[in-house]
Amino acid sequence: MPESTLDSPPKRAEMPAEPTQAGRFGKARTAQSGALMEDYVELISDLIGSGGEARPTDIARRLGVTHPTAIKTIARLKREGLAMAKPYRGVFLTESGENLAERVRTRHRVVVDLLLAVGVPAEAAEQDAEGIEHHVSDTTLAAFGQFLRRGG
Amino acid sequence: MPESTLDSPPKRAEMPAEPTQAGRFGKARTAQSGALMEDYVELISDLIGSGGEARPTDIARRLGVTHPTAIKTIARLKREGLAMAKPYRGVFLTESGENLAERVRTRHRVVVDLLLAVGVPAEAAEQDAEGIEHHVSDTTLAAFGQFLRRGG
DNA sequence: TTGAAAATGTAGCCAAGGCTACATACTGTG
DNA sequence: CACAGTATGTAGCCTTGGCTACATTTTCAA
Repeated sequence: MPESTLDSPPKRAEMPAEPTQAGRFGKARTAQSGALMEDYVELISDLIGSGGEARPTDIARRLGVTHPTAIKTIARLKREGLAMAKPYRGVFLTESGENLAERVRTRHRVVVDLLLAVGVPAEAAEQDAEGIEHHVSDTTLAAFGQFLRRGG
Repeated sequence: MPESTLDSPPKRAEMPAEPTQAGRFGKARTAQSGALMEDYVELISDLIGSGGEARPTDIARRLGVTHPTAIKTIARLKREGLAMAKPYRGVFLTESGENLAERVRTRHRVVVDLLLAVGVPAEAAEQDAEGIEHHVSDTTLAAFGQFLRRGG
């Protein structure tokens, strides 16, 4: 998500007295946590929007993981207030889950469009966007948007 | 690294009979393993190149982690044949480590330049590139290069 | 030269994200 | 209705990437 959203303060102990040029790495790292959540939330939203139900097995298949993995992650989604689910019933998003899904969807679109705009072949654009999007900050996203409006 | 480099076959079991539109996610995911290695290797190469020594404590500080974390990862680097180190002596890269570092460095530069070229502010470009670069395939990298040569 | 400070290393813990193996609930057809 | 087959869920294990706490080396200055 836009880095601004779910980063809990890492409260590191031995941290460098001089945060000279260090921070960028750690940032990219912690941003990685949550990437998975974003994928789940977006997918659940899609499944519900386009079919009706988001079932763990479908989610697992679509993400290319086994179903226990999906179920475990769905549990985390629930813990974090992004989704709701009762045993053997489908999975649903909470309001904040839906909001997140919408932001993620938008960002994904912009990233893909940007890649296409600079000449990346469609297939690679789709694939790489999946990984890239989770690292695109609000600032960068905004710049992408402007570039697209300007150039397109 | 360019996705082409160190991906071991996942040998998944319950995998979907129909890899219909599934695969992209899994790809982005496994590509994530190795991102850390890339950072370490690049940093070690930088430290050696610009100062002389790559010591665990410096590496840790620069990456914003504690030293045991750095040491553990360095051990993995050794296991995977990317680095060499003897206790209490600095860390060095093997030849394949150096090669990887060079590729990573190049890719990093291209990604940053691309971001700048489409109008991302310098600071955001540097920061986001750190996360993005690990997800840029060879194909996309090539497209970025062309765009820069063309437009620049 | 020696001893304190800094660097390095080790052990053990945690959460996330995977997996397999097994158990349980649901569902739809015969 | 019953039961086979599918979907769900649970348990337990693994690796990565973090951390803290503690132990051991090095190094450098007095």
